[in-house]
Amino acid sequence: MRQRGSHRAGTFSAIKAAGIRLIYEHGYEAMTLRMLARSVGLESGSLYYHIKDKQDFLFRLLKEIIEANIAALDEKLAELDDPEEQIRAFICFFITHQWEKKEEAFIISSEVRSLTPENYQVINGLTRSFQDRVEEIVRHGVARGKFRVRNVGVAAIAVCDVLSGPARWYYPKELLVLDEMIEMITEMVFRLLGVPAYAANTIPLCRNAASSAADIQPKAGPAGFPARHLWVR
Amino acid sequence: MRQRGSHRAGTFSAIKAAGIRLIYEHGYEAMTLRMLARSVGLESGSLYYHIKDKQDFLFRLLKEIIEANIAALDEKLAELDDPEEQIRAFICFFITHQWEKKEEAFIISSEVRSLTPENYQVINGLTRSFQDRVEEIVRHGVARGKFRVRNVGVAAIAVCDVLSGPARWYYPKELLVLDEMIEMITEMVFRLLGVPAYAANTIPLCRNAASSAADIQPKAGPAGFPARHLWVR
Amino acid sequence: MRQRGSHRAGTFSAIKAAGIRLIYEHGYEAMTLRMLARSVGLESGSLYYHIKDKQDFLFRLLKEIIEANIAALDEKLAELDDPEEQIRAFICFFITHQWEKKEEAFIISSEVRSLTPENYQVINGLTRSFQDRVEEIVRHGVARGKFRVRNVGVAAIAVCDVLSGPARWYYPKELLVLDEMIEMITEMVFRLLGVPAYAANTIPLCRNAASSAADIQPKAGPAGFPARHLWVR
Amino acid sequence: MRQRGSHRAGTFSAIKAAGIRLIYEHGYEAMTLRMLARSVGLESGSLYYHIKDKQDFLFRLLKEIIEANIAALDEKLAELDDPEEQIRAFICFFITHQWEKKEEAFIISSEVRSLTPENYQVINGLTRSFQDRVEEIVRHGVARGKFRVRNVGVAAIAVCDVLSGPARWYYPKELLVLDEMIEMITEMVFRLLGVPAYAANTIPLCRNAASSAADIQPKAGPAGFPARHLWVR
DNA sequence: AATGAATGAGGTTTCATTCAT
DNA sequence: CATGAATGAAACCTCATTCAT
Repeated sequence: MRQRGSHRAGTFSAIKAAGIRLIYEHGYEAMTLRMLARSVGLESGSLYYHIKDKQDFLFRLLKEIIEANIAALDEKLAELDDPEEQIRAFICFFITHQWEKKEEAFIISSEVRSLTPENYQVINGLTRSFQDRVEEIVRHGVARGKFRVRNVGVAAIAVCDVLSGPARWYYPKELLVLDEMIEMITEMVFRLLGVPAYAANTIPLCRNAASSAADIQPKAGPAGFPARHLWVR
Repeated sequence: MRQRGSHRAGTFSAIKAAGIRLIYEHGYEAMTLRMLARSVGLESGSLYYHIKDKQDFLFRLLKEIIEANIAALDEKLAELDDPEEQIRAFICFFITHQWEKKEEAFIISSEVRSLTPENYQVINGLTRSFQDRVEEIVRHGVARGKFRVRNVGVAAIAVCDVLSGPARWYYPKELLVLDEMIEMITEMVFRLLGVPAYAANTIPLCRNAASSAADIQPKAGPAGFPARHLWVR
Repeated sequence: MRQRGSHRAGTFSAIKAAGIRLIYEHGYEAMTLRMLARSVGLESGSLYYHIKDKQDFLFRLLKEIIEANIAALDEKLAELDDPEEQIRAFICFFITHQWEKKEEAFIISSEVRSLTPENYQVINGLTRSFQDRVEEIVRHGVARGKFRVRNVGVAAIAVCDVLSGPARWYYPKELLVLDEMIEMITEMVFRLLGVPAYAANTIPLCRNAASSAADIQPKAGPAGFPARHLWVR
Repeated sequence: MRQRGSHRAGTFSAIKAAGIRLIYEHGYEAMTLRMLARSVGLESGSLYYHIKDKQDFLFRLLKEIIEANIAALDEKLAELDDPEEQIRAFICFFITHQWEKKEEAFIISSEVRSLTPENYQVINGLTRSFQDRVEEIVRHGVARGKFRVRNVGVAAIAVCDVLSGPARWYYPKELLVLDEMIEMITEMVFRLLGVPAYAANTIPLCRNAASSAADIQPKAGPAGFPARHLWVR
């Protein structure tokens, strides 16, 4: 039972937070509105004072998350002009964000398929901004002779793929702290983009390379259930 | 309408093929057994002559696909010893496969979340083989001084991320033919792995780098519907 | 058609009443939830606001009926000490109850087979109380030299068999009014239990013994259908 | 898989035997034709070479059982004229039959409710013969001054109720061997019928009456499942 | 006779959604 | 705002029955 005095805004925030967690754990289709309602102390009928319907809820959730991300990213990139610095900032933001808001990062990539065509178009438009920004940076870097790639579009995709890995994989936090992660990914991305300084002069990090691989394990989800979103390729 | 007494094997193959397509388009949860049955000309109850239940169908589908992949991959790798050649073979196999069997490639990574815990464990075990093979190759290459990476596990993941991109992105086929694609990805992967020869001596391919980016567009799905599985990050 | 928002308790009572009637007429397996819902003016899905599932509904129905019976019986027996009086009270209660609540009396003995093993155990436990009470009384009577039987358990069963006959047979009400019925059964039971006073000094009741037999006929059930639960041995 | 050479008659017998067992264990509604077919080594479609349909199968099963019973009974009663002897013979036949063919005895009383109205009428007609025979004997005995009852019809029913008890109760065979059982029931029935000689001069059988009651226990059915037909009043 | 593949009706159950209270 | 009771569509699944082979 909700406490008295919970205002519309507060309840809605709680619903969104619960929605993110539940969609992350079960997927949009498998999450029922009863589950959602119960986890904020409401009956399912009462949800309709806060959301229009299930689809609209997903749409707004994804939209808000992505818009916030774009705003945050643009703030980081705002005063940088050098492509290398921009890529660094981009990687730092991206990886950190996935580290901190794993659920959000996961659902915005996995639940688009559940949008209606119209809603999909809107979200897709927003989401292209990220892709566009990377392309822009890469093109910029190529133009200045800092990066060397065969195809800007394909390279941008590859960069995004590497960056979004952590949303799909679990890295054991004890082994790989955030800073190391960013460092490793930065190196790989710069290499991939053909930045000469990073070419082949790596010193293996911390421990023997052969052993750490085995440490990357899927983490169990709630209630002994495997976290359902593990990328298992 | 299908005849009484038609052949089991044929019908089951049709069901599997339709299942792959429908899961690819709508997702497992959103695909109904009515849809599946209708698309092979059966009533929904008739499916149960061929499948145990919906969950079991997904399980067998994923299992068969992955086992076939593993077998095909092992055949390709069988007689190669040099890590560089192995990576090349791996990339070639992987990208070609995604090009040719996009649907299969997509669902084995996206529908694992819909498996029951027990089935998930089985599929997860199989699927780790792929990851393990890449790690093995990378470790091998590092040992021979051919690759230079900070962390074998993380590098293997990055390689897999780059390779599996095409399962999530649409590359316009007119622009990027398969061979070019393989070449570009191979180069990026070798760079990422620190192979000296690939470091920074790229000659841009065919056309002007700035324009090709715009060509990478989502493709429309069936019936004017956007293909719902686009990776939209 | 039932209104939205009508009262829970009332609806559930209606469902139970309809359930008793339908199970009595068709049997639990043959009663569909659609039938049950329709007969209280609901859609079948709406039942699930009141019941957990079909099995659970049967379980609660039987449990409630039996518990009410036990409570009612114990009230009747409460202040009696003499075994003869107790048997009289028992017979009176039992026969009257079957006369008034034929459906309930029938289903608690005929539908146990449809319970899951766990539910069966619970109901069986409750239901043994009745049997136990009869045994107790008989044993008590034997100890005081009022009854003479070869085997208490077997006699108790025979008594129960005679008593529960009316739940399986139709006695034409015009012929045999309740009080006569009780009297006749009481006499037979006391004879069966070896009470000397009842041994062989019967005066035939009211009418000629030869003719009344033909009066015992199956009664037609609803819609010209024979009541399906007639005991037909 | 059936052996070669199984003839129509043999297969049909096997189906009937399996049907009796399965209906006894699960009930007619809960027995599926697949179960029935499998338990005689057939596929369900093949049953239709031997039965018309499920309802007709039940009908013929019950009919055959009852007709055989009537024939057997009439043979026993054929040369007896004394009502006391006839009752004795009846009891002996009835109890022995239930002891030996428990399944048959059970289903002919419990599955009538699953017959269509038309089939029910037929079976009901047959089954009345038993009841009629008891009434005839009782009336005969009353006329000769051997029995004394208030109402022939009610007494006949009570006798039948006592007799059919063993089809619903489990008597532990170790404790109560068939002969003892018959003896006890005969005594109770004669008492109930007012035969002076049996009135109140019983000597408790074998063991102390107070203890044997507890020995009458429900027996577990197949696979740890409680035998589903236990009479649990 | 037997089988395997199919039908089609219908069963139980779930769930987004509505609305009187 | 919130709830509890309801709808109604549709989901998964079962099963008696049919029929080409």
